[in-house]
Amino acid sequence: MRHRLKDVAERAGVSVKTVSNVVNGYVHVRPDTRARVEEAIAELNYRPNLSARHLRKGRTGVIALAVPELDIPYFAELARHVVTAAAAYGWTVLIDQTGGRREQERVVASGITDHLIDGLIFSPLALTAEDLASLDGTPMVLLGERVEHGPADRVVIDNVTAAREITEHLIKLGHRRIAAIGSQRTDEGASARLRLAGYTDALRAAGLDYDETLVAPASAWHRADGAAAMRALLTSGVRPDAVFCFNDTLALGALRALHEAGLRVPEDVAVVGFDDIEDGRFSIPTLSTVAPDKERIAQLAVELLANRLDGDRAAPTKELSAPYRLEIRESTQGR
Amino acid sequence: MRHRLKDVAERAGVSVKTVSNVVNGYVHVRPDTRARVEEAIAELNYRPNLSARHLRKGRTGVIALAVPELDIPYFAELARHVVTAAAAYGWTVLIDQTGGRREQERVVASGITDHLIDGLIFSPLALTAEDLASLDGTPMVLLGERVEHGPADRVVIDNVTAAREITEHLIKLGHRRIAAIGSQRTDEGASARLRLAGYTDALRAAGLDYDETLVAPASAWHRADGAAAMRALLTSGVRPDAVFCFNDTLALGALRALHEAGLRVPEDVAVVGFDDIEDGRFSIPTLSTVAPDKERIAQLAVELLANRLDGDRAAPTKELSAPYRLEIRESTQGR
DNA sequence: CACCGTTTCTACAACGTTGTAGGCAACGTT
DNA sequence: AACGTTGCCTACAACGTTGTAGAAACGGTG
Repeated sequence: MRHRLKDVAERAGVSVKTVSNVVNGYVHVRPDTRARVEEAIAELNYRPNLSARHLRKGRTGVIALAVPELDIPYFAELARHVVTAAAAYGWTVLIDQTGGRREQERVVASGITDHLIDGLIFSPLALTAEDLASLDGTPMVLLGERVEHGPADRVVIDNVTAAREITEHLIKLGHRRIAAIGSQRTDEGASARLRLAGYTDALRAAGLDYDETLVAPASAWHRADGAAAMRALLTSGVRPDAVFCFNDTLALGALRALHEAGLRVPEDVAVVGFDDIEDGRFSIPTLSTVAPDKERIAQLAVELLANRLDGDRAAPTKELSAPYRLEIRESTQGR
Repeated sequence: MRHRLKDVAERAGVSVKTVSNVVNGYVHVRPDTRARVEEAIAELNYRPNLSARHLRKGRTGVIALAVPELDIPYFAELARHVVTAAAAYGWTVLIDQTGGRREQERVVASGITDHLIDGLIFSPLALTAEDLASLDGTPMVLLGERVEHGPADRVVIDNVTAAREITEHLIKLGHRRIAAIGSQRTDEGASARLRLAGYTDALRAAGLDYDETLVAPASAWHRADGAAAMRALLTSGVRPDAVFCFNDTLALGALRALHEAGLRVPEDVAVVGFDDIEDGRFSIPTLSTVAPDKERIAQLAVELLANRLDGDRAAPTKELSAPYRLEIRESTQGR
């Protein structure tokens, strides 16, 4: 039931190549021939075989976006923007979930997607620069700062400055015992390290002591981890008057734990997050946060990939920075 | 820098086909030949060209999942389960966002994905049975009930009964003026219609009047729509003592609007949702909801697709039902 | 009218893979 | 010694597409 160029050609009484020319918009085809071919195409409901086209042309028109987890809203929102940005280039986006596991990330980066996609936009959690260096070929754009001085183009935001600014916001409101939730071992998360650096920068600049007991680790950054970390802080006896959570889902979990402990936000404890996911605009209270320009991040990533595909693949790697802004909402207001 | 079977063959001193046989695990290859070939494969870091393989075999090993929006958490969570379930069959999942727009859905269902994927798991919003009937070939499994008596296998949950049960839960708690948020024109959303039917069934069975002014429409089912619908209900003067929102994001928006109006949940107004997304387990208050077994839905969908691919493509279409349960949390408790 | 450039179309080969058919040894059986 | 069987391997063709080369028809120019 599926037709090929040959079927269309026979029906229209022309050669296979002429049909191919019509399909590809080649100019030198007589109008009446073109019409006949188009009619045959319509009658047979012909659509080209992308695998064959790819085999011949070396391009698939498909790029992949690999993220740790789709049900972390930040990545889902980012995915939507990447799909939109890629559409402008006529690309379809294959979305891949790595689970943040190094093995799976390696497979995605090098294996399964091979020869099926033209390029890859990759948000790695566990992958090392070495893993990436061992890859041949497939053009790639990295998101975030897990892999430094990597062998690929990258889009980042200035995590350190953003984290400093949101912490300064808390300090300006009069908070003095500011906790941080989401720290990780250095080899796990570069984002965590950078955001922690911004946090300590702000404290230092304001003449506040860095108190290690106020910093709570969180290996994953889900709501449950944020709630657990907040509970741990509260039961440990330290009484913060504000909390900087390294992402919004952690913050939403923290809000929940504070609520369960009978503490009011922001009156008793102010809370800020990072990412500006949609939930934070409707949570109770709404969440103050750092809002990276996800649309811009997606655009830049797609653009870098396009340049790499069309241009010099051996050109030196580029690193572009996307803007962000502070989004101040109820969880820090009214004090 | 990318090698082909031919390169491996030359290096190992065998024919191209022998390398192919090694790659595909064909039994009749002498151990030492096999070893030589494998060594060459490793040295050249050879990986097969999937497009060529597909062209030859007619299979890609890729299936697509098309959903309206990834940043609706329900779909993101579902996507994760589908990816997991598909992995058991060695399939990669290409995730596609349709935006719920009919044109885009048609494109996805028939066009771009063509010849690139073996099959499609599809959660349509706007597509009609006609649109689907016009498709040739690609095996497909539908999720949800937008397209009835469609030309494809389908996985559903019993929306009517589930909606009735969650409404009965509210009635049992003593609520008498139960609002509904999320109704839609019949041609837009079958889920809306079925959930509304379950709601009215429950009212009727309890001898409660159906009050049209208590039913608020919502064309999309996002948080913002839920908040707007709730505000509209409140300002219209009707004073519900409970609200059944047709999905969780609507409910989270409604929670927000109630909070802004100074009403307590569940003391003043009880709220229930539908979908059991993760947000609802951490919201303030946590959200009572209908919890469809998303893992099972994904499994069934993948299974149906596998059967369709391996078996008789002309066999009569099947419809499977996935289980659900009520998840009672704070937004209806304590009354 | 001979010539040349342009337009329109076609035949062929190639992209990298695998199914089919078959060849050649080596072995066991008669 | 002749024969069939099995194990191992190779040559060839084909999947559906498009780039290249070139043929045929056409129009304009000297």
